[in-house]
Amino acid sequence: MGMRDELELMDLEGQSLSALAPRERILKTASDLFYRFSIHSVGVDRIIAESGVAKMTFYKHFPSKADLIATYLRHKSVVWFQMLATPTERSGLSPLERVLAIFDALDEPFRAPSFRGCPFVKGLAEFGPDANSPDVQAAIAAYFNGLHEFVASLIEPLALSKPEKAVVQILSLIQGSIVIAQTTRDPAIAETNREAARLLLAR
Amino acid sequence: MGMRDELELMDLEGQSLSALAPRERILKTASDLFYRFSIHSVGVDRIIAESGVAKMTFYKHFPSKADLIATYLRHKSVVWFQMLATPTERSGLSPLERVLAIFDALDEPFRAPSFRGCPFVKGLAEFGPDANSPDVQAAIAAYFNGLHEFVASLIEPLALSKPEKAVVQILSLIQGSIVIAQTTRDPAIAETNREAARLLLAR
DNA sequence: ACTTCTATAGACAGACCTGTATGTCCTTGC
DNA sequence: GCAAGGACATACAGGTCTGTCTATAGAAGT
Repeated sequence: MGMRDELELMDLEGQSLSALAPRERILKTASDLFYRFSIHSVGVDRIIAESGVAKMTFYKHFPSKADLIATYLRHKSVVWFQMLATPTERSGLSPLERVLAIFDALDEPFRAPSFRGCPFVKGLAEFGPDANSPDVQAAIAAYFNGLHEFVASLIEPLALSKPEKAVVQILSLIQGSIVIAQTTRDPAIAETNREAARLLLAR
Repeated sequence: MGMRDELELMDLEGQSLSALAPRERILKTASDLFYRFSIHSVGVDRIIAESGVAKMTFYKHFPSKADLIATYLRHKSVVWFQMLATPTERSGLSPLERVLAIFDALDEPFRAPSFRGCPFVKGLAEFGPDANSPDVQAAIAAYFNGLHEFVASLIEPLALSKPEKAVVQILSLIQGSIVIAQTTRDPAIAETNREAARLLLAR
């Protein structure tokens, strides 16, 4: 019995990556690398090496890199929607507070050292309208459409005179705060834009 | 580097490609391709072919692709600052109107079919903190710092109680509107966010 | 006429990319 | 005990990437 067996057994006990099934190991590794660096600058060889998987196994689970990218974006979409929606669903919140809760949700990721901005803005930067990757582009569009509808559903109970205008303004504040959180060190950005949102909706 | 390069670059905005000197032909071709597609997905071979230049000529003017990328971003920086600043400098504007004029400046590019978002957000998506391209990263950081200072200089005459907070909010609205302009078809986004900015600054 | 500068044309090197092919090992179910 | 399938390791194909090299043609200056 080789040394590899012992290492596998040791890794199995605590560590996150090795405990996962190959498919999840690949996806988690790719997700971290794509988000930290960019999609185009991370090759499948690196993903395969760092996830400790064989090339054949990789291509069995993901027939092409484009498949993996689309899966990565759909996965991130679920994670981000959960992150954004959870604080809005607490009981006892007023309709206005539910909208503002989105900015509470952003506060924690903004402070995380691993924060690298919006995965879908980054995705759009690499797979824009001129790209030729329908699956990837569809995954990105689905996120933005979903976010638009989500914000609209929170704005609607406020019964504003021009709700769609407020939706666009809140969406801009959300996406803008994500960009500015990247480019400044101000830890109060989420709170600052929460106040801005409150001012905008108090009409 | 000097101001001379930047002024030369600005002159080439309207000219036809074949009338330009090789260096400007390369830069204009690269600028179009980098912005339309992305930086990593456009190789130097394509830039060389489409600019109708020899490979040696390319590498004489730009010792590496990273040099070209940094030059591209510095060029775009000059263009974008001019675009954003010009409407704010009209005579007869009140301090508040000067801030809001930024959103007037955004209206035209938002409607242009070739609009593909903020070149620096896109640049940051491909050359973030974990990248190893100091020149490129410096060019991106210079834009964001410059924009921050520019907005701060427009906010300062308003004599608000918390000017830095307003700066961050306006910056978020600017960057957010650029993102949302990409992902929706609403042609009124600039105006909608101009109104949001007015509300925020009128407290 | 002779040198020099600039640009063109294209072969070439070496690295990296995605994706395939060929086997071997190891676990699991029966 | 043993077959089947999942995962491993590795070599390789075919292409693209950045960057270097040689050779040539034309224009400008001396």
